[in-house]
Amino acid sequence: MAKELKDLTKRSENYSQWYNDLVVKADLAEQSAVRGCMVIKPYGYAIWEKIQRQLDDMFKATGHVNAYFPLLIPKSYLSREAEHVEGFAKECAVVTHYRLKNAEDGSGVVVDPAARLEEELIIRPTSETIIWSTYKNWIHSYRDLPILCNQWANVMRWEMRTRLFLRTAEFLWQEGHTAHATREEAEEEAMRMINLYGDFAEKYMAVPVVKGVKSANERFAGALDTYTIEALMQDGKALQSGTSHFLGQNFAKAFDVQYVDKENNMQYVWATSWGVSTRLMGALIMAHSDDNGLVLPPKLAPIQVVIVPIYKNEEQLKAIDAKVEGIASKLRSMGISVKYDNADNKRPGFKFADYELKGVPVRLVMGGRDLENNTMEVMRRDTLEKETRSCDGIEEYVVSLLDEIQENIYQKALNYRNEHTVAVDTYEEFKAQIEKGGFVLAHWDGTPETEERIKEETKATIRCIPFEGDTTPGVCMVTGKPSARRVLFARAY
RNA sequence: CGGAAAGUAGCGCAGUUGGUAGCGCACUACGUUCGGGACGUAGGGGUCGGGCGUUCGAGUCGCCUCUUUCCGACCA
Repeated sequence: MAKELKDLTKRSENYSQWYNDLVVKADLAEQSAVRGCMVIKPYGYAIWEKIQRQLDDMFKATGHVNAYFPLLIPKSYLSREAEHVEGFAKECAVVTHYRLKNAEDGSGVVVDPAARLEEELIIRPTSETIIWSTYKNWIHSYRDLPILCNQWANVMRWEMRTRLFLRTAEFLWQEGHTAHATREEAEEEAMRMINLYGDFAEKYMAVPVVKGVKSANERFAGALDTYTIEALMQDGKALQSGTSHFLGQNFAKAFDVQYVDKENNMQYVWATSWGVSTRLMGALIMAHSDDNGLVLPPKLAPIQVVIVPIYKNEEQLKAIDAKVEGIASKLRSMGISVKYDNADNKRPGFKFADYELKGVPVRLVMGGRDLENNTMEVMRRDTLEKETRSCDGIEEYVVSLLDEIQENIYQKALNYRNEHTVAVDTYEEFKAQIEKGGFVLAHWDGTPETEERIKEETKATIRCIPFEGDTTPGVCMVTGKPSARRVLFARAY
């Protein structure tokens, strides 16, 4: 098993396969027997919990509160907003009956035809409709606004093709749904949240992202504007990692949500929605991992420090246990999550490889020699460098090392992205560059037709029109028509 | 939903012209080991994805079906 496991995580020519093996071998998740669904295993879920907790704190700090809305949405709700239903209709799971019965021929249970629902229920692909049908009852006056709700939930989209974490039929996410009195306020909110996502990606996930606005083609179904954070994976493909939508008054009008303003006029409410999902874990894995397995940023690692003893006999282990206990508890008191793995059913070498595969940022090793010398071996996962240090003050050193690792893997990812972001001026250059992977900045005339043509000919899409960066005008690389600024292209997941 | 490949022990696979279902890892017990994925000895574990057919006899041949993976189209 051990050798095989190592071979399987070696990066193959097929990046998807490598990624898939890594997810499975690192004990994060596996394919479920249920079509397109995923079992998130405890270690993988622990990472999700870290992500969840951090985001939740950030939401609370910006005035948001959590709520929960139903899983099932009456079919008629979905059709209230025309573009919205257009966007999601093709991938909805539908509940049609509410009862089973024993088959008359004894072959098992069958759906009871008598228990057909009068109106079918959709398993939520997203919750705008059920939430706005609820908000109608919550909003009457300008005094009821704004509503800043978030929900942590699962949703289901019957995708044609699924990949662990990146696109599963069922996935976990958070979706924020806010209601505002004015257009400006809603636009600010949508922008606030995309910035929050960007901060989270960069500061916690150590994944650099390009923030920007989606082109009309790539916009969320029912939105006036979709803001996005786009990350670049190590195989040169882009990953849309979070989105925030300015929904205008579309849903308010579809669900007739109006309030009375200070002048006693009826007004439609302005809306936003925003979400990130377990896809973030895909981004985390693909952005940092190497051939030894996962590389987790310390701020999201369920285990930040693992301590492995090396011993010849029981007495020696006891001595090491006693010594390590002090170090581990001091680290814990400093807010570090520590695992002391003195299980004697695995040999040290196996543990080393296993925790590397799982992406634990720092490994401390104490053996007989160290015990005598009052030292420990310190290994950092990002560079795989080892050094032997005195146990005195090692806790402070580990804390600063974790910060350094966090910063280093961000820098590494940033350098990778910068090296793989190029500006081109001609369509020929563009085609050649897209083949190599990475982000390509190019001029575009702003029309959906040109965008569509580029997509068909090169499989590249406009990831976003960046908020920042070079804003000098030019001419479209395809049509020669005027272009306001360069936009970001890539092949994407 | 199209194209390709694959389903045999928990995992990875072999199984020739049809003839007693195997290997490696993992697992169990004991012993020796333990500073980078240990070794020895002895064990346990299978409706060969499912169905129908051909045959004295099917993991192997034929037809049907289900599932998974990869590549496309679609999407967070």
